[in-house]
Amino acid sequence: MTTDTAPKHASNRRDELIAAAATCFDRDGYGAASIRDIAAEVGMQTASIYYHFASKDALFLAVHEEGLHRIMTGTSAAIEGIPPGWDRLQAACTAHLETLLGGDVIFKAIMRPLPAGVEVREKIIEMRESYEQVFRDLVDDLDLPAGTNRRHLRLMLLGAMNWSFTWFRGRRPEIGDLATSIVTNLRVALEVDG
Amino acid sequence: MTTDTAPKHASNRRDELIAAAATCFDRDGYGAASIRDIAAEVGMQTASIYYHFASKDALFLAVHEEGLHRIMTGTSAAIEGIPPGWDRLQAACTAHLETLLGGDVIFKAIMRPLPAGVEVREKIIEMRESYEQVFRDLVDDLDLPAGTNRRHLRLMLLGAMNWSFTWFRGRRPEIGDLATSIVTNLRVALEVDG
DNA sequence: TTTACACTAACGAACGTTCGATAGGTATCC
DNA sequence: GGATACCTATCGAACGTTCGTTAGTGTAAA
Repeated sequence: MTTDTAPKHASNRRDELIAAAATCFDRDGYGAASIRDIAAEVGMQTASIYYHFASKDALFLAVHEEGLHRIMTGTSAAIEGIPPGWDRLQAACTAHLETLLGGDVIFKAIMRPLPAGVEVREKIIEMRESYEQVFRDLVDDLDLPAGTNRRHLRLMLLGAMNWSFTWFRGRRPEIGDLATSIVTNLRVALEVDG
Repeated sequence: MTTDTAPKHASNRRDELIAAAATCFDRDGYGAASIRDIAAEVGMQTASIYYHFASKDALFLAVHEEGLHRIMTGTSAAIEGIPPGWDRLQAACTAHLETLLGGDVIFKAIMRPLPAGVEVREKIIEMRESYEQVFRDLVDDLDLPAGTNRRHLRLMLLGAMNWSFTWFRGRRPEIGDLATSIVTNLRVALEVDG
């Protein structure tokens, strides 16, 4: 049994490949990114990739596993110890945005509309939803005015953040401001003190 | 023989091709969508496409021209006559979302990260910015608390809306609610009465 | 001597694009 | 009104290139 994604002995080249693949998937999209380009990016022969990954699909999945694992870990760590409420949500948004805009292309590569034909589509959607559950919980924990649509609030928040890499060109300092803007714009409206 | 020298022989097949291309670009992304698929979608031979469009790039551009023209026209019409302020912004957001989520794939096809290699990239970016100028004006016209970052507010708004097609699966009735949620969440926070 | 990792070489399929040909329409001139 | 010429829209076939993938081989380390 030679199932892929088997950790075995973590080789550096595997991580290199994931990073290179992320660069190409981000730059060209899944369909237009070629195995040959990815191989060239790490100075490897095309066929050698197939020692590490069973297919282009599997490599695409691995990029998402790596990226989503990292952003999930980072966001979870950032809210640890903060009591439920707006401060906790604010911390999560700041962490999410800093990861997304921090410069590592892997996060831009995974925050895109998924290609239709790809076999691993459902798995990736599942992983994404698992991450978004963090924000679902955060919003559920807020004390909000009666009648507030929490689902819309959560999706609005995620949309505002995830769309940002299509326009964001600034330096790091702006990221914190952006997160603050996004959350406080909502917070002032919806906060229930008492 | 009305106004001659106007070769606007609006052939139906050209519009058909744009619609079919939008379907394929939306489903597969620019790189993975093939000229053959698009041709098959309208029951045409592959080569026949090149009578109407000089290249795949040109077809991609035409899809964006058509889609952006239509969403721009619709949004502009929706805010006509409404005085500057939150009501006007609300109307624009409702129109934008109803167009985006109304079911025509062309709008999903043009609201995506642009592929890198494509030659018409700059032209498309220019057209997009021309449309976003509408929202820039709307936000500039708002009476906001001092210190509010209007740029962040606009990008937050556009992000919340443009990301929605990645998750939206509902029927039309929810669209209006969503637009209302998005705008009022901000409006309550930022409205300056007086 | 086995294992891990990389290589060379090649496969068939699909890609964007170009070509010459053709059937029907329309306007022009004799 | 028949001949001539051009335009429109499509076709089938083919171009050279690139695609994802496979097979088989070499080699340094354990």
